[in-house]
Amino acid sequence: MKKAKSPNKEETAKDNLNKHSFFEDVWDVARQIPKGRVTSYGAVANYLGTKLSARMVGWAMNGAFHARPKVPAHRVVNRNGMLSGKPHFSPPSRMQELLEKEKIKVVNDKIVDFEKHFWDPAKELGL
DNA sequence: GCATTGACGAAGG
DNA sequence: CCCTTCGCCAATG
Repeated sequence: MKKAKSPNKEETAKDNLNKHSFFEDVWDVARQIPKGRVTSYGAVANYLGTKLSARMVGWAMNGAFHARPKVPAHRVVNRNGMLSGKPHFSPPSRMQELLEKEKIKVVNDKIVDFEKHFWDPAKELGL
C-alpha cells in the first residue's frame, strides 16, 4: 500500500484533522453556527474555555480555509461585529457576500445589528 | 532559540 | 472618548 509520499501542502491541514487540535475544536463550533447567525472570536474562545486566547481562534480560522468540511468562517467576526477577517478571504468581498446571502447586512465592513445576529455557543449550546 | 506578528479583547491613560 | 498597553498562544522570521 502506498505510504506517505510527496507531502502535499494541503496535507498539513489534513494532519491537523488527524490529531485533536485546538483548531479542530474551533472549526467544530464554527460549523454549528446557524445560518443567518454570527459569532465572535471571543465567544468561541469562551466556549472552549480559552476566552483569553481569542487570538488563537482567529489563527485557527486561518487554517479553516483548508479545513474539511468547509468552515463558515465568514460567520465569525470580531467583538465589534467588524469583518476583521474579510481581507483574508478570497476574494475578500466573498465574506460580505456570504453574509448578505444569509440575510445579514454589512455596511462599511461591519455587520448591522450585530448583537441581533449574534450567536453565542456557550449560551446556545448550553455551556 | 529569541524576537516579532497576528482574523482578539479587555483594561488603562 | 481615543489611543496605547498587556495578555494569550502559536507560527513565522
